Amino acid sequence: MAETLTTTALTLKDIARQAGVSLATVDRVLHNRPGVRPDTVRRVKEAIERNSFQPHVAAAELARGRARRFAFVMPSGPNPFMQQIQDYLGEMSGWLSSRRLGVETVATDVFDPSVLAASLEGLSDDYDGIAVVALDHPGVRAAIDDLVDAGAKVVTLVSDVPSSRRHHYVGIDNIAAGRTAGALVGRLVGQKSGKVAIVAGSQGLRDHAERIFGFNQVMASEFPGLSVLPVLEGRDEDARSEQLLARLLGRHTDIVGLYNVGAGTQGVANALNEKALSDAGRDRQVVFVGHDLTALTRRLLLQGVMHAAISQNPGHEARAAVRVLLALARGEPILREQEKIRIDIVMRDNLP
Amino acid sequence: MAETLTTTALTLKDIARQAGVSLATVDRVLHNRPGVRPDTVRRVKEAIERNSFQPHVAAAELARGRARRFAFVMPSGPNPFMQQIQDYLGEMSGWLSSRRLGVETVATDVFDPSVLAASLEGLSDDYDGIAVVALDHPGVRAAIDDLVDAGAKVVTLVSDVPSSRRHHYVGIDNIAAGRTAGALVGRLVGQKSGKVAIVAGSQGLRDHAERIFGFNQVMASEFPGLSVLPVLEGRDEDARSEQLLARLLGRHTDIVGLYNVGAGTQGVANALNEKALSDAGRDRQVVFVGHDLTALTRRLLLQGVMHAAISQNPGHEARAAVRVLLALARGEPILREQEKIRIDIVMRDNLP
DNA sequence: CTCAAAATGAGTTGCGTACCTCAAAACACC
DNA sequence: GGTGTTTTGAGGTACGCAACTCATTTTGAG
Repeated sequence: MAETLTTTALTLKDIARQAGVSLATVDRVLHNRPGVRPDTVRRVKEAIERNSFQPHVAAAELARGRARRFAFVMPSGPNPFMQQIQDYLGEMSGWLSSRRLGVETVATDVFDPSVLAASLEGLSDDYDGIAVVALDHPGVRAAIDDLVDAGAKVVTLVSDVPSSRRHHYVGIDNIAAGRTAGALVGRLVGQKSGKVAIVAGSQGLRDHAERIFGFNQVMASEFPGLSVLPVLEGRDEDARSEQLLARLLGRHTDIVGLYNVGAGTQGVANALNEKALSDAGRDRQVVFVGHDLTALTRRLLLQGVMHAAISQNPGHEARAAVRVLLALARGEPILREQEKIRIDIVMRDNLP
Repeated sequence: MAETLTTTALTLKDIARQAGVSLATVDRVLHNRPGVRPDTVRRVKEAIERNSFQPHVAAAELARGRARRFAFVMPSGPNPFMQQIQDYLGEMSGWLSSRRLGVETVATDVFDPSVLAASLEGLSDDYDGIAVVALDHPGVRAAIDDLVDAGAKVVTLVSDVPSSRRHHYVGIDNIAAGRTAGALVGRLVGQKSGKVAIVAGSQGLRDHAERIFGFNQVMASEFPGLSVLPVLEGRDEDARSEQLLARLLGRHTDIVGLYNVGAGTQGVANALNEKALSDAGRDRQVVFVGHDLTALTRRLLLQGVMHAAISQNPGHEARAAVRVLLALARGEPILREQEKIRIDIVMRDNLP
């Protein structure tokens, strides 16, 4: 009836006895210290295996004594999503300090490779782990690799640099996000055929490019009745996005769907509202899908202007980054499933 | 540039010095032991506040020494969702044992109130915390309250008993889930009008009833073009669900949407497939929204038979339950945002 | 003022590990 | 067999807190 999943009360002393060696030797094996014959190493490791011994993390943490410091390198400027991540880090302060963890944020211009690389250099002297919102650029990659070489644990946050030797990436799969957006636009448009517009910040940004790629993939393969118009590059600015989109909506009266890849959401909404006014009465509402859950997108969802938002949970992202850095620093395994950032579809009725 | 969120290195000794008392007194205050004048209590608490002192959890855990044991009271029988939760608990075994936590599962008939209550009785002698998939019934409520009175920490899992004194509920908001299902069916049906069918296990089950409630709410207020047919009670059985639904589909040729509230998914899919065959060619596909991500629903989504699944992440649920029980046992605060179980919308293109 | 009760101080022990030192034993090599 | 080197044992200290004992001081009631 009751199935035991875990029962452990063994200590290092027990392992030492079983392996027929002293505590000191077990310690040497456990921490890869030199001066142990290969044969003895094997015996000790076997004893550990046999009992599936796990060092008591609390004891280890206490004995090691050293407080750990992590740095979060984030964009300067008023990006609400990044602000939310920092807010959640603040909310964790109790959790952090009761584990003697120090978390500090370093604001920098993450869009300038040389500035970002410069910010990263030397961080390994002061911090055990670094989480960085990274631009995918050779200079940045080199800076990350340098940190890793210097012994720091590095995770990329939100935006990845897959070619670097970072230990982990905490963020969503942007191609899948784009595919999801495509599926939503296609399904929500329904039977109608027509054109679909895309507004992005820039196709030079890795995450935007990946989202567009995924979006086009789905539109081409599953919704042949919808044709995708060339991407508008609004640079994540409201004014520019509004202007470009308004012009496009004027030229193409048969636009039935819109995918906003990045920010500039207010501008997009303005352009759509103008069109809605001039179309008044006719059933011509454009299906609008965008990213991230902010005060603005929340309002637009409630108003019915926006139909769905693809969101990544900033709280989860912040916590996952800290947990991953901590596990890496301790040499513990990472619960990959737990730390995976999911793509959430948010519509009016499941607004969290 | 660098903003410090946390810096702590204080120990109890420092607090004692600041408050002008001895370590023993601080200890008495911290653990609500008797024999301290109210005024002294205040002084000590102020010193703790002032420094926002947090005891070092590792040290506390080590000093307390006692291993903790948690019980998971789960349905016997082959429920795949519950099986997934147990699987994830198994995957955590390393994490658990390195913290000297024992987790055991107790299988019982959670649908029989007296059997469930009997299983719960006496558990508090052996376990520090209990997670239970609970039926909402007076007998069960009493059993839960008894456990709480006996000093055990209790969380309800997946299904809540809000009237009990359980410390926490780990699971989704089922009314919101139903609302989400309603919004999905309504939006995915698109412009068409017609009828919508509901297949549930039983309206007597709290979670099913809540989901139906939420679903109807949205349909009534937002999709007046769609009329909801009376609920079919398939008892979560494939054969019965198929039979009932097939008959309904025969009687009403204008069914455009279907909400499957519980299990019996294979039966529902069978009935839909039959209809699809007889409707061949005509654009009459029924929008099908259901719950949970299993091997079957995953296949149906990929085949395009099912359009969306509302899912709760069983891994998250298992981990959250353990973390909450641990925090409760340690007297730590619970990170509510972290432990909240989200409602995931899964469509073909964001299948995890 | 006296005396018991209440409050407090001072101290100890132990939790399981990390990290260190020093001496003893085993080994390899000539 | 002697030498030097490598491997191993034994033991200690520290980490911060929980939980306890016992002596001492303070307090309040009579």
